[in-house]
Amino acid sequence: MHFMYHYFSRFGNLSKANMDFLLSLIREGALSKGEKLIAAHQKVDSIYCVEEGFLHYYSYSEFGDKVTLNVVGPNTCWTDLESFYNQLPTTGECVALTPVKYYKLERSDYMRIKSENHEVSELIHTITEQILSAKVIEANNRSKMTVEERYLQLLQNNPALVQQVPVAIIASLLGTSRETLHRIRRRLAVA
Amino acid sequence: MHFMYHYFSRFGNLSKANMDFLLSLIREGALSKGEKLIAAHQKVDSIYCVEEGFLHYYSYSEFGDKVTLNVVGPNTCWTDLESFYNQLPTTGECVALTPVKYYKLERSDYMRIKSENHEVSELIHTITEQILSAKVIEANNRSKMTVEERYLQLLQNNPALVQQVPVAIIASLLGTSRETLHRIRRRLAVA
DNA sequence: CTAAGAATGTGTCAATTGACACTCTTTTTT
DNA sequence: AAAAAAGAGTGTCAATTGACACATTCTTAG
Repeated sequence: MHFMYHYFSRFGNLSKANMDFLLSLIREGALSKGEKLIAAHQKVDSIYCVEEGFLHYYSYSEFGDKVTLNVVGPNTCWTDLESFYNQLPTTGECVALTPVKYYKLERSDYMRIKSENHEVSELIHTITEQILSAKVIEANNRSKMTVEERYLQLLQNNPALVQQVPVAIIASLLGTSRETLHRIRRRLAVA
Repeated sequence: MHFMYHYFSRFGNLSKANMDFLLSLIREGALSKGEKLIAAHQKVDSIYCVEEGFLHYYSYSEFGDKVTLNVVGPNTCWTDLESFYNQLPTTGECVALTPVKYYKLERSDYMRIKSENHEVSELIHTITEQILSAKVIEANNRSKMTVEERYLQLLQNNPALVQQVPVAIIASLLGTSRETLHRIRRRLAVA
């Protein structure tokens, strides 16, 4: 359980007893390429944290084509907030783009921490707040950038993703067509 | 202090003593049209909650034109998360588009609550989590919508904003030019 | 190891957008 | 009340984009 210990430690310190308690609630899992973590209309009742590989989280548009909501890589957590908080079925799906190794915290255990253990609960609050506020800031910045700027930022922040994830999915993540993304890459390759 | 009492009550209940404690830390303020709440390079050391009027929160692009980050109306809170959490100067400005009546919670008092009072601290956590997660979900949805869909959504969710805020600022908020927004409105007016 | 199916690269074309250059109207300021 | 400034509406044009139609790799399953 090395990996999640390091993950949690980035956000603050816990007593040995509390860290052991928290880690005891973490479950391990793996997916092979193409396998679904969450199928449409399931409830998302865990928070997932990826150690290796990439997950593709998408929903379907009114005409049946996939709309990428996120691509989740190593050291990143994923859940569907609406489904997790309100115990509703999700409209999206989450599929392994590569072999994936992950850890998860189930909702029942998350609730148990919240009500039972103050120190751990505070750490989880801190993590949640930091992740969410970073996402808000990032989304705000990104909404004012051109597709090319978004691509360059992605390339800088997450080169492994750009290498391992199909162009069509990256295009969908950036909110453009695969042809336009291709033109951008061609232009950048010349320069 | 009616207004903030109602605002907080939407998110959960507090004992009378704790609600009084929380409300005692809220300060009142007002701006006339055109007045700056925050100037560039200031620190944003409060969380603001608007009771009446509209605030324009924007930064400047590399070529000196204003880029709208948000327009904040009644019953909505605003702060610059990066500046508030990390006590950094903001790059943006926040100006009253109309006469504004607001309430604020200063950072020092926010910190005091966090360390001193558990019940109030929990409520603030809940509010923060709900606001942030709603923003993340909204930003995700919006990033996959066309400008016209975003405009229609804004019109439905916030008709007062559309009536009272200049078209050029709404266009900038939607991430388009004022001409394109004008074409959209013309099209919708015909139909 | 080969055949089928994914994924990627590329050109054409119609539709949309942003920038510009004005005009007209409304709101402030003096 | 007149002048100035700010906001809103509109047409033209060049640039960008998405959709389509193929050609060309790359992968993967039989």
